[in-house]
Amino acid sequence: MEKTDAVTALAALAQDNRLDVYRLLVQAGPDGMTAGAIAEALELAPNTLTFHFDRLRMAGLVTVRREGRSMIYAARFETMNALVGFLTENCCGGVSCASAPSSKPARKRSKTPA
Amino acid sequence: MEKTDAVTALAALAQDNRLDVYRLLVQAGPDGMTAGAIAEALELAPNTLTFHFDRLRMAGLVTVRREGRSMIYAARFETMNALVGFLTENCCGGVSCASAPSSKPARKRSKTPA
DNA sequence: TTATTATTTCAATAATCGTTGAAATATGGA
DNA sequence: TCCATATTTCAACGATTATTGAAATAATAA
Repeated sequence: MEKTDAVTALAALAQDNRLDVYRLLVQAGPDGMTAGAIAEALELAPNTLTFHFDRLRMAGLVTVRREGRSMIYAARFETMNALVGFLTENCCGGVSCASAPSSKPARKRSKTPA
Repeated sequence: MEKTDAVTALAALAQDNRLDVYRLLVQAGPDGMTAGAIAEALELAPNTLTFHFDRLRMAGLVTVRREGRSMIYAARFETMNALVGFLTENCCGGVSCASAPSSKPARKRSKTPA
């Protein structure tokens, strides 16, 4: 991942509501969630949400697809992987960054790919 | 690491010049660098730099100490560790985030704990 | 003391951000 | 077709951001 992409991704995550949106989508898994469901879960106005989705999408952190009248947003895990990779490679002292994750596997999803 | 601290740290890193400053300090290691040396290396005005140092310091990403007339800034690796931990625990699908770092260990430091 | 170096503080500025309300668009159903 | 649902677009707004120039502060040297 390039530095500019890292800055974009960091900026996309560096906001309360957007981080909430992203975390919710991570929990939702590859199937994603409709914009409406997210709006309801986080109590955000749909137009505000569109603004935040745009930022996340520009950063490559989420994808959208239409299904009927709904827009379904889903997390793009590759980008988060790349971001964490960038941080551990460029921003750690080579000491202990990115050691073992402490606990809480973020929610079991059972059909674990690869 | 709490969510609010994560947002603060992400915001601190989500800016070109600040990310440069932080990366430079990571390279410099625990001894740190004087504000002046950083200003020269990155070609930034000293007052602009003070502004960015403040953001990084508030986020717990750097420390300062005075030495003679100089202020010496140094990276706080713990915070970056905590941030990467937060991202891998909360923002990954439990799939493959925080796998093996690809290469470039950013500078050998030899006394590897835990 | 006065001068010099290193850095911060302050006020001003343009630019960007996050939110809102109203209107527009897209899809599906009656 | 007309209507309801789901989401986006647009224009506004106050708040925050990054940068600049000028002045202040801190430490040292002459």
